[in-house]
Amino acid sequence: MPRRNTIHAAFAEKLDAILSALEMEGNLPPETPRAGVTVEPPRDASHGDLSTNAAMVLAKKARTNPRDLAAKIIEKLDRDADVESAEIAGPGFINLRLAESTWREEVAAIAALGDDYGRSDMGAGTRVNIEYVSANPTGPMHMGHCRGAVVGDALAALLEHAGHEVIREYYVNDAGAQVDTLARSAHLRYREALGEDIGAIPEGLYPGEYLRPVGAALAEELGEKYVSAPEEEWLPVFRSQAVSAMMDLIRQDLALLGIHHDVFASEAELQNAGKPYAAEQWLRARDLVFDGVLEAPKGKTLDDWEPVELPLFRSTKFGDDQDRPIRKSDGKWTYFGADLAYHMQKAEDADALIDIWGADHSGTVKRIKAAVAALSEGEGRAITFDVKLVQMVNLLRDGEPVKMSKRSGNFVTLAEVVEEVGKDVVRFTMLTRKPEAQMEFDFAKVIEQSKDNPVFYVQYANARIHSTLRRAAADGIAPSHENIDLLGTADLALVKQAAQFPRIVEAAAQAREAHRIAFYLYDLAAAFHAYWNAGNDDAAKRVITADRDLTAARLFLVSQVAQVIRNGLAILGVEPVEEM
RNA sequence: GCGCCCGUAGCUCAGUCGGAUAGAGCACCAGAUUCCUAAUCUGGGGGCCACAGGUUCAAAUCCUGUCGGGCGCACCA
Repeated sequence: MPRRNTIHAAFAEKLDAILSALEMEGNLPPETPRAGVTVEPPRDASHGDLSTNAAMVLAKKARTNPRDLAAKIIEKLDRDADVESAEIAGPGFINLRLAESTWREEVAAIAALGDDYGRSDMGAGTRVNIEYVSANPTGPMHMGHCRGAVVGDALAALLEHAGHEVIREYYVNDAGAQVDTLARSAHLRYREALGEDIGAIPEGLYPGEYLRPVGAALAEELGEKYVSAPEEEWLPVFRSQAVSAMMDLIRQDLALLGIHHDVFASEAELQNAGKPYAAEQWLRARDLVFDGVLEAPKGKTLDDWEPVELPLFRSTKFGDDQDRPIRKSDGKWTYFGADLAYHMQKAEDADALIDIWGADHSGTVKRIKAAVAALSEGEGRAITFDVKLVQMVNLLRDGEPVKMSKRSGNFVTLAEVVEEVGKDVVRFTMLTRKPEAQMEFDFAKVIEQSKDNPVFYVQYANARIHSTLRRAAADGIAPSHENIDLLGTADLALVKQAAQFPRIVEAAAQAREAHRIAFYLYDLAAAFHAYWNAGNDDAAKRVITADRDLTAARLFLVSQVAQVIRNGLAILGVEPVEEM
């Protein structure tokens, strides 16, 4: 697969070579550390195409002042054919303007790379396991799960584009008390399906209608065998059937969003395979698990609290506030005990782990990070581990909060929302805010067809380009790179925006923030709309002009802009629209 | 009481491993349509980057503290 360095990366290399040359010449001490030296586009475009802070960062080490050092660097940069001008600015920045030919070549590069433009080999050789969604298998997905699902899925795609090998994983919590509750709820629906009047669903069981078909299927398969049998006889059967049915529901819901996991890891299987026990032994051997008694929780009073000796993981050794029990007094594994083993299992097959969690789990981040740190230390192998907390989404309809009550089973399901506004709108909207900030999701606003709505703004840019291509094709004009030299300053300004894409992908992957792609696409769309609009005042600035050669070159240019939009949307999992 | 996240224009939010005069949209004001999609665009006003210290060539960004909002603090999941 073709990979190409960004223009910025290419210049970072050139600068590096220049600094080495300066060391050879004695203008810099040998092997001067270059941490902190950056080559970036300046915020203010009037400062040029690229800017470096090298002179300011290194001046002290060179025993000179930034401006003198900058002059020496500029002297060498000026010899580069790709550099049109290099000048000192402000406290010692070096601002570069690149030759127009460099930007013309970039348009051709986008065309040559096509769907691969923006891909990078940055993460080559790194296997990343990203666990997201992991909703409990007790019902269909609701909007509370949606943001984490989209954020995780987009991050997975982003990391792939940046060259990582990615495992998309879902942890199925099929071993706790709530799947027993699910089984009991299913049993009730099973009796109902066999004609029994079950009345109101008792408190503590799941009241949702979605369990009716599960009960009906169980009735059909099992007959009346378990109607009055003791619970211990039917519970395992109903549990496994109900969980399986719920996971089918969840997979359907995820498919509506275009999400498909590689691995569904079962907590029950993990426990049956003895993984938590093995983890406990491993930790005990390192004195990281001991039998101890926890203090009573502070800040709130618990009537039924009493001290008990439990096997505790020394998470305080790795920054947690208190040690955490891995087993309960009844001998069963705590959620954490199993989760700890689960992370060890994931780490067997990956260099880096990422968990996407809801913000309501923020309290458990430290202990699981402690567990992975212990594993990393014990194995003498660096395991990168990130927990991304996704904040709540407040649903609004015309500005009014949508009421939800989980207890009554009256929640807004993901399927309903996707049906109402569409997959692409849901996905893009979820990525128009950084995940750790709360967001509002207003049904009216997200489908609004105006520039307030980033989804449409970006889609519209792409549709406009395709509309233009169609129209030109009808006149017998096709995009062509033949006359790319005809592209002028205004055309190349658009190229510069499009050429940021590979760099944005790398930076977003490094920061593990997929939302940057969404914001970038908005900026690119804005640049395109502005470019387009210039044609309203001046016919010579239109894409389709009287000059067929120029038209072909501009069609080539805008079709590459469309290519970049398409590539960016692909990371977000949004389908590009060619006609609106 | 403790932990985590957040605090940037009237509103909703960006802000690149610390960089130049802090940006965008909405709203507000003034304009643009013989037009390739006006589902749009151009220009303008609007800021103590919550507050107070600190770190350094340079702080919205890093550190400490205070205030405000959210989430969480069981052997639950």
